[in-house]
Amino acid sequence: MSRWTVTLNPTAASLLGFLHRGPLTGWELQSWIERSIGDFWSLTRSQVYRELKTLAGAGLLRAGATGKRDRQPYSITAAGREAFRTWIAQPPASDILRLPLVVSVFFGAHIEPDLLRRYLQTARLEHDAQRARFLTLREHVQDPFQRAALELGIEYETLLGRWAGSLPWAQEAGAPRARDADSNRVGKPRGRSRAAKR
Amino acid sequence: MSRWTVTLNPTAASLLGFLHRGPLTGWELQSWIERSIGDFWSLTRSQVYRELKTLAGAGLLRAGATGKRDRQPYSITAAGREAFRTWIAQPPASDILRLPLVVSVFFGAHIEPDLLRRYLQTARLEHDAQRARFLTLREHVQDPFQRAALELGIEYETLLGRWAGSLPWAQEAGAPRARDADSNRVGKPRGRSRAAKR
DNA sequence: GCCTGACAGTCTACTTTGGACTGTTCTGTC
DNA sequence: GACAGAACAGTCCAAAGTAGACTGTCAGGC
Repeated sequence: MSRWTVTLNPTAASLLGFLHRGPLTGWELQSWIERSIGDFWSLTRSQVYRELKTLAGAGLLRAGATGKRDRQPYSITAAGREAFRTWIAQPPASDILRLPLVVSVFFGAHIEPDLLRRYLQTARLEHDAQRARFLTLREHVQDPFQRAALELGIEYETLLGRWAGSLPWAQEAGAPRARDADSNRVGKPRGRSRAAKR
Repeated sequence: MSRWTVTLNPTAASLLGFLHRGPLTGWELQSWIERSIGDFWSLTRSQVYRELKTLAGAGLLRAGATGKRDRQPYSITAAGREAFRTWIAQPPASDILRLPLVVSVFFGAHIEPDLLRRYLQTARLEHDAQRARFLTLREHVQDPFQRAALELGIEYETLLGRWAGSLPWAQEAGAPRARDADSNRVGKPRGRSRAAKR
């Protein structure tokens, strides 16, 4: 309750925001955020847990008693609320986007047509799926602000899905083709981080 | 020219891509990228220069003679081309988006209406401006792949601009108001990183 | 009773950001 | 032609963020 300065990073600040509605564990926070504004506010588990500890250390959160599987709920303190209000009043920082698929298209001349098509199709499916999820979610969101964010999510997914699916390189080549059996999976493609032998 | 493994990070890999069209300095790369796919592929100067050094050390780039203001051009080597081809063939990694403005809206209930309106209006102007820049750029882009990326940029800016501008909280309150004089600047608002006194 | 998968959190290496800092050259303007 | 800005070119570092491997716990199905 003294008067020192807390430097809130954006992730920490957004956690404070989510904790306004009641105590949550790191796990819950992470999955909550991922389903609501995860589209526009990516963060990782490690980051969440780290910030929770820092925030608790700074007195902006209070850690509750650990439950079943080391579940550790955190609740926001008065100081936390105030810190959040101060943070949210600042002008928003600039956007960060990293869409590797756009890089793939940009350098499309360097990719096997087959591969590019598959990546585009996968992206289309994923954006469509996410769009569907958002449409469902919309039924249950009352808060007009959250709804507005959700609307953007829906339109964003629509745009990206349409874009990926309607590019000429996304279209099936003239003749039908077999093979490709295994590699059409839709699961989140984590990849292209490493490797480049020579 | 031996056979060890190079691990390319996405930034480094995209630099290799850009260097296919000829030698460029870090500065040129940075500004080139910012103007072309910067919208979907954010990176910073420090990162660019660091990766250039690493790539040169790994033999994927060759540093040219330094020119006027320590200008140091880099050109891609055969090994670099091959590394790029290998990288670009991997399935694209997952997207990263961080749009602080969406967080502002999501937590809109916690912001002064006046502030929120100003932030939304500023965003609208910025997206419109970027859209205009892209429209101009489109005239000069021949490559169909780059054009496709650009089209997405245009539609993205259209979407975001429209969204920010048409939200109810973006509208002028009923009565006209003076004040607000200084704070309507359009320059990129870097902010809301630090501060939260108590 | 024990297997499997979802849950919960930890840890670490690496990547990326933001911005301060040092110089250099160019472009006026007087 | 001197000199003040502005744009150029690159360096550096701390802080923020990501990816994914790792440990362990509990619930339900067989």
